[in-house]
Amino acid sequence: MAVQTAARVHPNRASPVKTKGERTRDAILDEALRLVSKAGLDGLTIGTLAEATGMSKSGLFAHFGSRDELLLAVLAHGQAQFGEVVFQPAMAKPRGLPRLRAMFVNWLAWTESAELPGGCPMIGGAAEFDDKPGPVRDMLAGGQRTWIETLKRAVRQAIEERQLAADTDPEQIAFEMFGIALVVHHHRRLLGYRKARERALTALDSLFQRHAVS
Amino acid sequence: MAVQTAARVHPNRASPVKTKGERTRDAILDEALRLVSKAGLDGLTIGTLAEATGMSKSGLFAHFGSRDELLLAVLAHGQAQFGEVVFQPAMAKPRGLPRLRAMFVNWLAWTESAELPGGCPMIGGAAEFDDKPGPVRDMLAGGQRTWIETLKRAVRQAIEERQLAADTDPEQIAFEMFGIALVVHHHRRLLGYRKARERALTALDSLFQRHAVS
DNA sequence: GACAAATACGAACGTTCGTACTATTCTGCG
DNA sequence: CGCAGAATAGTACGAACGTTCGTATTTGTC
Repeated sequence: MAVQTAARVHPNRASPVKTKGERTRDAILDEALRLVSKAGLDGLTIGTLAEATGMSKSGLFAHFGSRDELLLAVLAHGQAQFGEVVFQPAMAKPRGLPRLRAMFVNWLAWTESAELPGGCPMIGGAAEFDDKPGPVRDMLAGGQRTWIETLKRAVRQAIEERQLAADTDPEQIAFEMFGIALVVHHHRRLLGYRKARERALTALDSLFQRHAVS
Repeated sequence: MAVQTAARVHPNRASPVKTKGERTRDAILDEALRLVSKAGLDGLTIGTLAEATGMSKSGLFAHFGSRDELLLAVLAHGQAQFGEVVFQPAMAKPRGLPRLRAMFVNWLAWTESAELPGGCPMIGGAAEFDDKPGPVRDMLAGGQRTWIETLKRAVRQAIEERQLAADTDPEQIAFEMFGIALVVHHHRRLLGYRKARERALTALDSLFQRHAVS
């Protein structure tokens, strides 16, 4: 019943050589991510995206099969970029606090990235879809749960490295870090609050210091 | 040019006796606030609101004159309720930390209120409109700035009462409190995180304790 | 260079959006 | 009660939405 619009010849082999369709699809998703950043997931429309990419509505549409599939593809694209920009560079840092801190700093930089003029699409999408059950919400929630687990793991390693006190609760740290990231996003975008980054680093350091080994 | 659709006979006198139109207008706004909570400001549509209130689209529309005016009215309604539910009860508490803490606790209760099944409309609206300049964004930003100033004032009073250290930065405290409130909203709504309230109070207490007088 | 498949286009669909007009019903005061 | 004005309903509109379909163009392979 469902038409395999963009079926590959070798669907199980991820080839580095991209076909024409895959290349335009990537270009569409890049542009879509930018639009979602500014207008939100709900604000992403086939027509505006087609205009932004210089394609026809139907030509663009054929790449995804439905608007829902488009949204899921955009989110997957965003999460992949998040991994490359935020997670992977942090993994190059030493285990423990340096890595945890890098995760946070990269996270802030990501939300302020020039390629995302409207801020993090996942944070924006979370506010839009938190009351709309379905695959989009599930993908958002899954991504953020994964990120929280990643933060918690880094906290545990900092405890192992004796950089944080043994009785530190990793989940509490991840919770509070998430809050700081959210308020940076909120204050900077809505209020144009310039001191957000500095205040966030202050909050982070005092959070770490409070759980430092005595 | 602009039609005074819902003009009062005595526009400068706020009478406790409400005319029929004012009563239905209030009822519309109550329902609208509920819908905005779930679907967001962008998701509030004249058609669905008319259906939810049992009115015709045109009959409802006449109360506001345009959709933008409707949105502004809904936000004003929400901010007024916020003042009644969050701010005013806190003012009954003693100056300083008790009042500041009450503000926070009431704030959390507000975002979880049964009358707002989709969470705080202002937090949701902030994410939607942070990249859309205009009167709606201005009203949102104004309301949140006012709230931040209120929090800062309460912190200053706590310093005066010698409950917080003299070198405490009120803006930093308000910033971090806002972050905790945001992450509660986020984790509870998107992730169904049940421990959010408990974790938030833990974070708040440790924030206060860190700035306690030594 | 031919030929099948992949890709893109243009036009049209049914629906819903916000809004404008006109007509009808209701409310409250003299 | 009666009547002016407020309040609500009805109808219609142009635009934009997601989607479908048939056709044209482009791509990659033999």
